[in-house]
Amino acid sequence: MAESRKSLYPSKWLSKASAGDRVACELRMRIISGEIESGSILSENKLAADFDVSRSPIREALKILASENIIRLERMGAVVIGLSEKEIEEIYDVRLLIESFVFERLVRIDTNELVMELCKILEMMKVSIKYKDADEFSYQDVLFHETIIRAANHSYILMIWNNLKPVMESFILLSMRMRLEEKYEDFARIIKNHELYIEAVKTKNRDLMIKSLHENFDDVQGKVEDLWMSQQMLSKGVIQQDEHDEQDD
Amino acid sequence: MAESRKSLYPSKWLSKASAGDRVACELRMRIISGEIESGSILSENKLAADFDVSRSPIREALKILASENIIRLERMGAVVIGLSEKEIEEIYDVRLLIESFVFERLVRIDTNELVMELCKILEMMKVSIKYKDADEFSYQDVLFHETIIRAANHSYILMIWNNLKPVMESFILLSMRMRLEEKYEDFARIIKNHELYIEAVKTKNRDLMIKSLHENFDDVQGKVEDLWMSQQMLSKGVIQQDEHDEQDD
DNA sequence: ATTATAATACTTGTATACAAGTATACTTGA
DNA sequence: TCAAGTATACTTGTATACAAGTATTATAAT
Repeated sequence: MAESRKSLYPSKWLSKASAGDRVACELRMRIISGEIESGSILSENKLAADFDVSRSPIREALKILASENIIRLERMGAVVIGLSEKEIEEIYDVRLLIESFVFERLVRIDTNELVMELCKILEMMKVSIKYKDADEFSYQDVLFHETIIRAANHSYILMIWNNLKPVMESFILLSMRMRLEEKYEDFARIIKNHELYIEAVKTKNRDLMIKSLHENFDDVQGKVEDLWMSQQMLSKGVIQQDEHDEQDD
Repeated sequence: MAESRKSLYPSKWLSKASAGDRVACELRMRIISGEIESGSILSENKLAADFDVSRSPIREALKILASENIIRLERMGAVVIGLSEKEIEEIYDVRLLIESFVFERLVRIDTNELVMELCKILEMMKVSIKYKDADEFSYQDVLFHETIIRAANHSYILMIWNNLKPVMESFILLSMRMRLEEKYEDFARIIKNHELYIEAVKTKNRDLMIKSLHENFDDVQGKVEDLWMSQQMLSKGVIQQDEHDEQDD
């Protein structure tokens, strides 16, 4: 049975990616969206048939997903872990941890250039909302935080970010798409929080940074939980609904 | 040219490992010891010939090392990054970060069982020193910290640890072997610091924990720097000296 | 001598083949 | 009916083959 459904992951982000990366991105989205349920067992051969590629890229994809902690490689097949509320909280723990660490570094260096860059990204985010482009908005949102983290120039913190990023990205992508449909007014608050964040970086105000970060997370975490769960419930229905407008990437 | 030198990585730790893992461990040791210099370019084909395996496990190994940030995968060949002082400091930054985070979690739960486990490991460490087994000591040292981190039951913090662990392990392994030769008295201090750490966990004394952790790191970091550099200089000579007592794993 | 072009040698990514091991199902014997 | 053993089907890890792309080198023309 070959693959011919609409992909969850934005295909234009995969322009230069290998088959392994594509498979990883798509599987990640399906796992995080809940389409592939926690506890399911993925078989290399079956996946190879489904995605219509050989086992090599599948193996690569599974290794990637295992390092991201959303699947577990066992003797027989890969067990899906997925993202429960606990994992989502944990991811935000880590983000808080590393962004706080980074901020401590930033207060000691010149951040003018960084602030400029962040403002640019914020503008992009605003435009994305204006044109209701959830994917682009997500991209810029992730880029915003990555830009801050890169500014600290700390390769091992960046390593942690790189490990976390794909899962974060998928989660944000799904949650932003959902908000666009159901909670459009949320975007204003997200923008506001990012403005506060920039202000904190500019004035090197530690408390303000923590505040904006927390509010941003509480927003994404606490308030969205219910929506998220409903989204997970919905996802299967949504996918099935999309099933007939088949369109390969 | 097939491989036939004494391996830097303890072969008994590889009992059930795949060829890819073996290659990764061995390459990691050579990179961290400085035998393979930063900036070198590794070729899949050449490595496959050197290690006398096919490209598949080599590819796997390179992916692993790239995710650990000690090599960089580029269009043509893998560029060795290695561990300079900066990277070593960064690793300890991250350890401090995650172990502090973990400690905050530990003060809220019952740590009796953990303390027991840590005492056991500490005893093991003492025995290892007594019999001058640097490799076993390193193993237990790494296990000590991993045990603490696991106790926090935080999958994403554990993920970070798992990413960091191989490089840490290699570094500790090399530095403990060196101490055994040149700085035997250091071990007493390391044991002392670990005792303090256990005490901190037992009494949930935040300051004591930070103190012991810092002293442990300053020890490994500051004081060892010069030794480390001399070790890096030495490594090539040492390897060559070992070259003639060939012994496959 | 210098530049443009072509040939070569290496690179990555993917497909496929195979060996060794492990779980599942199917016998066969009591 | 149930236990033990065997066969089968699936698993992972590794080797090998190949296509497409990229750098390097050699050659040829000016």
